[in-house]
Amino acid sequence: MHIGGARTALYNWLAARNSGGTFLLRIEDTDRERSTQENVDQILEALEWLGLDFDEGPFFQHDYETQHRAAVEKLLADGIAYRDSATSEEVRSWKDEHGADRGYRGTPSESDEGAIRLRVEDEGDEVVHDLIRGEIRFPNRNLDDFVIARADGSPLYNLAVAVDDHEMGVDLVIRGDDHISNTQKQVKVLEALGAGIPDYAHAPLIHGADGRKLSKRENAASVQGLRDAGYLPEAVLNYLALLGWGPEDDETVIPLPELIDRFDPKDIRKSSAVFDEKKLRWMNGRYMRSMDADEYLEAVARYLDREPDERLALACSIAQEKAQTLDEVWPLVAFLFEPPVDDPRAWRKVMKGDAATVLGEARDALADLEGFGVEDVEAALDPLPERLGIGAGKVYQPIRVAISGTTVSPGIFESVSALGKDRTLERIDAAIGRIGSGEGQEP
RNA sequence: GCCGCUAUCGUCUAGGGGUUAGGACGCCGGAUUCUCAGUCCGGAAACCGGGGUUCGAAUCCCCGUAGCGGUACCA
Repeated sequence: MHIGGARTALYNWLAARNSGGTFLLRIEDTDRERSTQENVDQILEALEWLGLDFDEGPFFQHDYETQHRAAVEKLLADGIAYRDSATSEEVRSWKDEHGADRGYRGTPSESDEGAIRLRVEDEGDEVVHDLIRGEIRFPNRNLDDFVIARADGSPLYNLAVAVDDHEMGVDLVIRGDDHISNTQKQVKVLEALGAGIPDYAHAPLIHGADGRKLSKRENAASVQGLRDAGYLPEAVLNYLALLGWGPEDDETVIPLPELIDRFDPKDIRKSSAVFDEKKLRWMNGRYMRSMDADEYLEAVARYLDREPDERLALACSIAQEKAQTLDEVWPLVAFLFEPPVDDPRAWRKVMKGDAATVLGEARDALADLEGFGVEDVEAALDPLPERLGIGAGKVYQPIRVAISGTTVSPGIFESVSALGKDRTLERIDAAIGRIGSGEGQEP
């Protein structure tokens, strides 16, 4: 599901939750063939992951086809709609003849051939009331007698939407502003049917960094892509809510309950926004760090598809303050589950000079320990730099590379403690041996 | 072409007739001398252009310009 659609869903959901209304999930597709199961499943999957539960639905527009056809019949019978046998070429040449600012006016045909059009007046304006933009005026003169149903009687989008908004009792429509010009048509259908007009709120579109429409190819452009990249649904929701809507006080990290409380469709921004993954990352980090241990473990386990056992819990406890996304957790703690990675660059950079001596000292300090908690390890290693008369980095980096293979890991005391005494000593010994053999040294 | 929407730091935005134009992300610098990250402190960085209205305009109005959307027997 595209993040633009997800944000629209979120705004509708927030508005419903905020006002005690109902959140309807409607799949807007009049064509049964087009709303493939795959697309629908994707939408449902995305909404479930985000936690946007709908009260009713999903509805499909083709579920309402009977009502759509009845509405068309009624408009035909009332003389507001008519059959027009003109082909699209004929319509085009009519427009060439009458000027580009003149909406097409057809002639009712005697036969029951041809598309069904809604008659549009020449005078006056259609005024659409938008919660965000106020009154939007469309001169009737510019609007075609638009097609509401195909020659075979099957309904078209603008008819269908209007009819089922009415049938479903929709009183607030929040959607993308690419629908602004459709709204005048839907309002005309509703008026012709003698139905009430819902409130409309058109939210701006989300664009990519290049200012153009966000491509569906971009991984980050879909909810599933964000999930797979290791973002939390809470952070995505928070970020999306703020992309086009902002509270007066500039608060940026707003948990969902507060979001519901503060959301008002009137405050949605008018101009389009650019999706900025860097800010999402930052926000995701905030949410990652604020989770309690159980939540964190559960989220990580689900993401990695592992058992949330004690080892993983331990790993989580040392990674939590560092990882910005779920995706970053594993590289930080993999050394607890697997042998150290082989990173020649890290090795060359750190395992030089008197690294072997330092490792030997560290080994001896750790070998005597009874307990192996973080405090025990710290008490053993902390005096080393001073005793050896070298910088702390010269002591800790070799240990880090010895146990993890890389120069980047969680805190050294935490890492050593989590790895456990046996494996730590084993890996330090192996590293000393490898240095002694000259392997990995500069030529 | 025609119709419509929009325009504040690079990005998300707050504000809105008289402000040092505020915050957040990112960026740069400093601190926390175990890496990375985090955290804290500091810095650079904006009202699209032109006309009005007004004592005063980034703010209101008009005109440009640009971006976006629509202009289907698509949705």
